[in-house]
Amino acid sequence: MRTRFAPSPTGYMHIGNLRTALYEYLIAKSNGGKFILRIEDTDQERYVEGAMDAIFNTLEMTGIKYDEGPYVGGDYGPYIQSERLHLYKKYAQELVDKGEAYYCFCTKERLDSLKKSAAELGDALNYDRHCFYLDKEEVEKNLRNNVPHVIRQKMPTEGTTTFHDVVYGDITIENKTLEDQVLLKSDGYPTYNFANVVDDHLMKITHVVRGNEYLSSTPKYNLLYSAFGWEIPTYIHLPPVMKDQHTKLSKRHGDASFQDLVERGYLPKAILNYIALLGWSPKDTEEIFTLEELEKSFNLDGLSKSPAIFDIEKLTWMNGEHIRRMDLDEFYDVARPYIEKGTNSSLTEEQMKKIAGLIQKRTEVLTEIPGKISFFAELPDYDIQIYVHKKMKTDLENSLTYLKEGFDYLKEAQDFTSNSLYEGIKELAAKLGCKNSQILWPMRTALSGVEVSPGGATEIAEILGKEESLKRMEYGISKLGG
RNA sequence: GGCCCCUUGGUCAAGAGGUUAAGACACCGCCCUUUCACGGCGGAGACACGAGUUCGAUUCUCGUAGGGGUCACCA
Repeated sequence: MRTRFAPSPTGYMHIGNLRTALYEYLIAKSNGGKFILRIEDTDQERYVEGAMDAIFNTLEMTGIKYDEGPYVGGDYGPYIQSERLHLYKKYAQELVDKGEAYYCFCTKERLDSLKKSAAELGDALNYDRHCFYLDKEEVEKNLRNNVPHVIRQKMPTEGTTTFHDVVYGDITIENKTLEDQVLLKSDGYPTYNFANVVDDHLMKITHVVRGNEYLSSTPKYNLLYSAFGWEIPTYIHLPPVMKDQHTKLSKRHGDASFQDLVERGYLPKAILNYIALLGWSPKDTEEIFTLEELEKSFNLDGLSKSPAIFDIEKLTWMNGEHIRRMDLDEFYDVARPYIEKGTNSSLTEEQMKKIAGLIQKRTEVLTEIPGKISFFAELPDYDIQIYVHKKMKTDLENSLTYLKEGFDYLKEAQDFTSNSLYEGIKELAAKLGCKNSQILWPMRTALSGVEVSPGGATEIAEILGKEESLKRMEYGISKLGG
């Protein structure tokens, strides 16, 4: 089994594209097959500098490895279409010789006017097949004079064409709705319609996987395969990934690309996991998968045929899920830049690692880290009203009292670790006859200066260290008028 | 507009004639708890509509409606 991902380098890699690549990869890999990358750069006008690198980088970051493709090579190269021009020319000529295609010298003006009148008449077809009726001498004369021309495929005018698609089943269309499509453009480049057939055949692609926008042109490709006498591949068309009920997710509408999501704090593996589930569902109810696990579980009949809306909230949850499943070192590796950013790189390695431990279960997207932990580096200016907490049974008055008690305790504490401090404070509360929270809440507040913090009073104290903790406690006491 | 395709809670989705119509996100409540998270338990919430086939349709058929795609020298 051989599948291919055939993007055109016209911009950045968007989510729908990436999902197609993923499925193509998974379909091949779950069957022990090969996954091929082919660049479809046959539109010179839409070519975007750097777009090819975006494709390579994205595949690299996600771990989707191709067995054959640009740079890595393979037995069926080159894998960039602009380097295969001679092939398309040769095969187009073959079709002309067989009478399956013909030269067309029509000008753009003539084509435009045909299109206009067809639109007015409500005709399905635009082209009137004018050049098909040119006699041989005239064609040759035009060719000799270098009159610009294209090569068109001659479509049958009656009958129907049926093809089978793995997800959509049998689809039949009437041949008379098919236009004599252009195979070779006047600039010598093939159209997608032609190049994909030639290349898929030459590269021995067994399963053609692509978006379902190609569903309606697939009969044309089959006609091409038959004209050549080539074997028709298995088709697997995929429903689109939507932004909402009405519009597809696309870079054009400013929707997030893979790269954008990574910059927003999403892990490549979580993105991959999430999009795998947009249009495919596993046999059981497990939803968290690594790429390797997907390779094992993937199966064709889990593919669905209706569009799926991209839900950033679920991706966010899933990202958190992947974060929680990392071991601390792995998490620290990805979180460290964000911790440094939030603390201006003012903390020690040891402190940062402890912070990582505190925030791992509280992080869904990496970019939320800096804001959550900046108080470790610098005590923010805070309103003393946050000492008042109904559920903790604290008010301004008892906060001051217990803060002083807490301060005295911390000052004498020998073992400045969270557990030890926590035990000590519990004893203190028992001795004072108050609730644990009546000491801990004011302490947490004084130590952090924020209403909500990752970690409680003693965890923060441990990271801050004795000196800084006492300083902050003192400041809190003075703020409360003590 | 012609042709093709799609339609289960707000979202992702399982189910393919007889089910209390799974599960997940989000939402709500409770529990756990040194705040917040995490975790645990529970709740609310769906078969687009109309015919037909059938003892019985979410499931099959046909219509209707809604949505999408496609009709390029773009892919």
